[in-house]
Amino acid sequence: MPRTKQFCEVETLDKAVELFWNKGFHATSMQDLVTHLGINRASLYGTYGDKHGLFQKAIKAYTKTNKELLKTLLDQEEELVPGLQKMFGFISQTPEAFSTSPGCFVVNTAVEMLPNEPEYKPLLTQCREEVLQILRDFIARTHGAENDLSQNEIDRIAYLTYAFQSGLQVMAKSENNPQRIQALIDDFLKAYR
Amino acid sequence: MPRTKQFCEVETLDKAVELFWNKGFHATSMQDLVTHLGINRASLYGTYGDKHGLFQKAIKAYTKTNKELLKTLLDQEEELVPGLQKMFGFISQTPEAFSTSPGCFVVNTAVEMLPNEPEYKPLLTQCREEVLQILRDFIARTHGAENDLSQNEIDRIAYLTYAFQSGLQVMAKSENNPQRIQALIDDFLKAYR
DNA sequence: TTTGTTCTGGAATAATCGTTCTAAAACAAT
DNA sequence: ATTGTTTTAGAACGATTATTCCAGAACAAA
Repeated sequence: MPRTKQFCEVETLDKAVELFWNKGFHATSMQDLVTHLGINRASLYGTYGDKHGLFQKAIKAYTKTNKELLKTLLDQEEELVPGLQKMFGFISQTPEAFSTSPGCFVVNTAVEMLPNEPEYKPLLTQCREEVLQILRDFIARTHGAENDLSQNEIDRIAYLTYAFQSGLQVMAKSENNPQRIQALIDDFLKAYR
Repeated sequence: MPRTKQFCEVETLDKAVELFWNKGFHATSMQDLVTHLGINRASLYGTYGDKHGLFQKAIKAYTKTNKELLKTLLDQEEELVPGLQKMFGFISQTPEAFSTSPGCFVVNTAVEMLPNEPEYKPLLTQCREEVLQILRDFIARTHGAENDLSQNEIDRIAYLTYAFQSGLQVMAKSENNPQRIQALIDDFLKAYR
């Protein structure tokens, strides 16, 4: 009976991710979304709910693809430091893009929404933990047995790595000199040599 | 001839800092400011200009007091690691406040405004560099001569420290467990022992 | 062909946005 | 006391905000 949807729910959500990722929640208007998503206003509300609902779906979609990318990347690596280098390189490897990069959507949202809109905290915490788990698995596989690390030690290395990655994303936004970012990555990784 | 200002320009600006720092640029309305600053709307525009003008004055005022606080704190310290511990401790030392803390105003603004409003980049870069200079001076004094570090090595240590501090601020926003933040600080500082 | 749902474009809503303005009161200097 | 500026409170501005609603066309299944 029902008329089928004339747009791909996933593809259209990806466009919302793009917009929110670049401009943040508050600076993105529903009119922006209607314009860029290419679907009708009513379809937007009907499919994704209100602005906060759409935004949260966008964060989840971003984290899903981000996790898949990260997992694919790290699964190819057998050694800790080269793997982390590749991961951090996502930012600095494209020199013309690194200073105009929107950074990490989850980091951006944590900074924008916390602590003033605490209802976002559980979602953001969960996104962080999911990425942390991938990092833990990678560290355990490449560095854990070899160096006889406890689970707690692995946890802490993963957490430190994630924290550095967060700082790196922030620095890259206001830093014009790509070499400074590359030196930063090198200096951080020195601790693991 | 002129009637004198009925409010303290500096004190009132501090209230604007407080508001912008907690809520960010976009989520703070002029009405919020009129209400919290306790001065008339016309006085607000007449004294500080429009919203962007006021916001930039707020960032400068924040950085000024922040630099003074940091300098006072580090001038009392004669050793590198204890000094950095004290600096990082500003976040984790108050356990009930750390998760509801607004973080660093400059970091928050860089994440909120870049790369989409690039006119903020010079100001944010300058604020970062001013704090970096204090860090460089501290590192040179406590660790430079002793370990025969070159200026470039000092620069890189300062930059890494600032980047970690940025990541720390972000992590503290979405992390409920203060112990995890303390462990993070400890792990970072291990590299300097 | 009928029925049910979703589509489309756009109007309508009520609220809020940043900003400007009006008009009168307050105050400091001449 | 006059003059000049800033104060105050609040109205007014046009634009934009998020959201809802409408009417009709499009399409898929019964």
